[in-house]
Amino acid sequence: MAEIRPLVALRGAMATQDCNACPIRHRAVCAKCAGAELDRLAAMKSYRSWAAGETIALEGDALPFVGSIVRGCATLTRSLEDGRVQMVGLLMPSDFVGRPGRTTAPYEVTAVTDVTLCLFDRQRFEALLIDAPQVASRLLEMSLDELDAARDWMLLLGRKTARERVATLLALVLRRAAADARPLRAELPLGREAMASYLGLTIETVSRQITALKRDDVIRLEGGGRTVLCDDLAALLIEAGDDGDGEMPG
Amino acid sequence: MAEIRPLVALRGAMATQDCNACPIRHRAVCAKCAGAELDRLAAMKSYRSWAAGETIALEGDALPFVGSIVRGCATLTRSLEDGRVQMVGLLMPSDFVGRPGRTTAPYEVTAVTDVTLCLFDRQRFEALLIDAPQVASRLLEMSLDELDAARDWMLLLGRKTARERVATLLALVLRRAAADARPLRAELPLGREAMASYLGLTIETVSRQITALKRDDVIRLEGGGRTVLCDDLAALLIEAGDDGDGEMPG
DNA sequence: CGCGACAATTGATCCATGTCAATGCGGGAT
DNA sequence: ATCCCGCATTGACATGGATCAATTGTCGCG
Repeated sequence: MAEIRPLVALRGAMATQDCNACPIRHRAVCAKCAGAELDRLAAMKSYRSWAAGETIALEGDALPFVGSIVRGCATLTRSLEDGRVQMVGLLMPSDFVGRPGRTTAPYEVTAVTDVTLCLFDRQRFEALLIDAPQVASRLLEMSLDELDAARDWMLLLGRKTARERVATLLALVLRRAAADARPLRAELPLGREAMASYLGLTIETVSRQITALKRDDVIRLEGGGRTVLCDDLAALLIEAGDDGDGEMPG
Repeated sequence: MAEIRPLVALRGAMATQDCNACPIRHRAVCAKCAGAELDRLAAMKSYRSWAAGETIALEGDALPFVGSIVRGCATLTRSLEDGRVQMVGLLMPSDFVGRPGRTTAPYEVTAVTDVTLCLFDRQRFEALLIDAPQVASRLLEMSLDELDAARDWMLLLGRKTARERVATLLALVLRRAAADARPLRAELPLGREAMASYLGLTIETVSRQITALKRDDVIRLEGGGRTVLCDDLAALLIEAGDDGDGEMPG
């Protein structure tokens, strides 16, 4: 039950079928599409890119499209008036951006790395949803996965210690980035500030906990702290505080 | 943007049309249904009740139905091995329980008050989803509302102080329970323990913060701390730390 | 009316994490 | 090479909330 889920975002996790309407594999929305829907999707799409650090949409901004991430990594954040910020979603390739039926972004969307989005015209996408039940059901499935991931994250934010939080995030990144190689190795897409924002901690605490995990031989670092190595994922998962029965993805 | 959202749960918020397949108004799934779908929904439904405190489903349990809450209040909780518990959802009448396409509950479901559920046979409900796009789209809409609410809650859990958390919850309860009367008055459906579980705090801290809000004349209590009164919702919302621009529901 | 059970409050203390401040490190430009 | 500049690390200290423990309050029941 304590499966470490995909990071919090609308994410097309298990789709096996690539979408040939999009040259780059983003299996998100179109995983279940047949010919006619694929043609319609292809007709309404366009691409756009943002550089690392750029804002894709501000909280409350009009967001005239929906789309999915083709390349790079973006975040959703919500903030309080006095400047406190909490990341509420981390979007990776194949994740969905935007929401059918709503024209404004309820949170700020920011490019962490260089990002390319495959955009669908909102209105035409909504029209497609009405008469393409496969697309709608795929989107529902993705939303529900996303909801489960958000709830896991609520457990982390509400009850886990700083060490557990950091271990959870590192385990997550290691699992997705390097599910095959030994030792596990991953370059962190997020800097310390983004990690802190994600984990509900401060930069300093994240740094200290990473140092502590290194000192305790749970992880190793390379490349100035931007690459994580782990010889014993089980040990890291224990630090993460979840049950040991987490399922390996893929 | 800092609208105080419905509590975290699959909740049919804005539906105006009651579902006449269900005598008691639960507008959740069937808000957009026409005659044929309503008949099918009616054919697959049944009712079941649980007493306050009873467990409806354990984490990992088979959950052979989906349904919606007709009466009462239930919670979703996730927990860590050592017993730490975090509430990840609070379900009120018209909220949806369970997930199409999954047979086990990923979290524990507990009745807070006496609860009555309107149950739909899972398989028949899933079949209905396939050829009733209105139902599927309604469910998608509900899931996305739910996701937004979960993300608001992540902001609370990650960044708000204890006082802000308590104020946020009280504001939420006051808004829904007593949107009309002055002064605002609501009987708390949750005891201190459930509130603490929801807010990522301990019972003692919740109690202290309620006392402090009372001392500072932001709220008043009646009935042994189980009923909250508030003369100045704006003041309470300021304590909650959100933007002042929260929209009033209804 | 008093008793018991349970929930809520209050108090005293501790500790994990935040805060403020200084130092270290690595990569890019010149 | 060297100088920056941004990011990460480390240190010293403050504090909000947790923890442990006791008390009060409320409701139901005899």
